[in-house]
Amino acid sequence: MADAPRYDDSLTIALLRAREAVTAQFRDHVAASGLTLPQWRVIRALAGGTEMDTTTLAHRCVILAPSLTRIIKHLEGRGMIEKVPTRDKRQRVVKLTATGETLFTDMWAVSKTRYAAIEAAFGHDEMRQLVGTLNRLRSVLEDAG
Amino acid sequence: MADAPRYDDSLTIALLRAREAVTAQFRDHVAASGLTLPQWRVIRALAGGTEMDTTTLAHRCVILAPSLTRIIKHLEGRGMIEKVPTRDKRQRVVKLTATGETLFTDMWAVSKTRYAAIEAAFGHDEMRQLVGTLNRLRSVLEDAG
DNA sequence: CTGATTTAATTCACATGTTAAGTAATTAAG
DNA sequence: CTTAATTACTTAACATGTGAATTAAATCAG
Repeated sequence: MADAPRYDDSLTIALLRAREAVTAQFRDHVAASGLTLPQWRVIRALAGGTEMDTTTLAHRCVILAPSLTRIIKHLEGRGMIEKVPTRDKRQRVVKLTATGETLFTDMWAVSKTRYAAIEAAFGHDEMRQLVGTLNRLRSVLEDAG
Repeated sequence: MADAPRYDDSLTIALLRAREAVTAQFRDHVAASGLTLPQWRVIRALAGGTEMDTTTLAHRCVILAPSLTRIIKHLEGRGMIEKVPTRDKRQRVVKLTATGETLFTDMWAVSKTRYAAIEAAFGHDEMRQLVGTLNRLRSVLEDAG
């Protein structure tokens, strides 16, 4: 079986597991506010009065357009975000409401702490290097493919 | 805005994007055989006559139990996998059918090539180091949390 | 100005992620 | 042997991932 797939060495599996481990550090905190992780990414991206169109928002949050449509609908329904008038009537630009900004501020304090805990456990330099390596990998693959 | 979230430096976003870039290298190939990536992970794990129970399979493939239930049902319906009798009637042990093994063999040849292309583009040593770093990150977080 | 093309989002259909609840079989306690 | 506790999965309900088809608005060609 020299040719069988070796899961422990697999990059795809390693990425899946690492992501699983990292998100586990935030999931309970985010869920306590009644949000999912993708919803929280959207709120983070809009924090501080930022206005953004759907396409840019989807790219920043790494969420596909159809998912983002549903998430925006959901968060609008909960009064967290609101539409901003635009010249181009095709575009949908959104921003946080006052309620949304408050929620972000409350959650961000804890979120920063969790992130710092990860850095402390794993090592600040290692963390920076890992993020750099991941971004370089992405860059290489996107240029090639 | 010194305190605003910086997405480019975020570990969670970097992991998402890197995974997106890597899976993009395999998705079209896997889809051409009418499979999704999670389905392909299951077939890979069972390749070579391997028999495995659902719990172990779920862990190896990084798929949650409810998803795996659906995937097994789907792959059984397509004649790719089959149940294996067990002493413990609670357990569900499965293995590939002859059809499933053939599909694996055909796909694995191409899949290896794609993986090799990633290694060539990114660098063999960097790749090994990255997988090691990801696994260490996971280990640190699982021990802490 | 009119029709073809392109662009931005949405909608659809189906697969998976995620948590909680439920079911059946095994094990353990008495 | 009987029942409570545990284990291995499954089901249910809802959110997101994913690719294809639609809709509406802006732009472009003539």
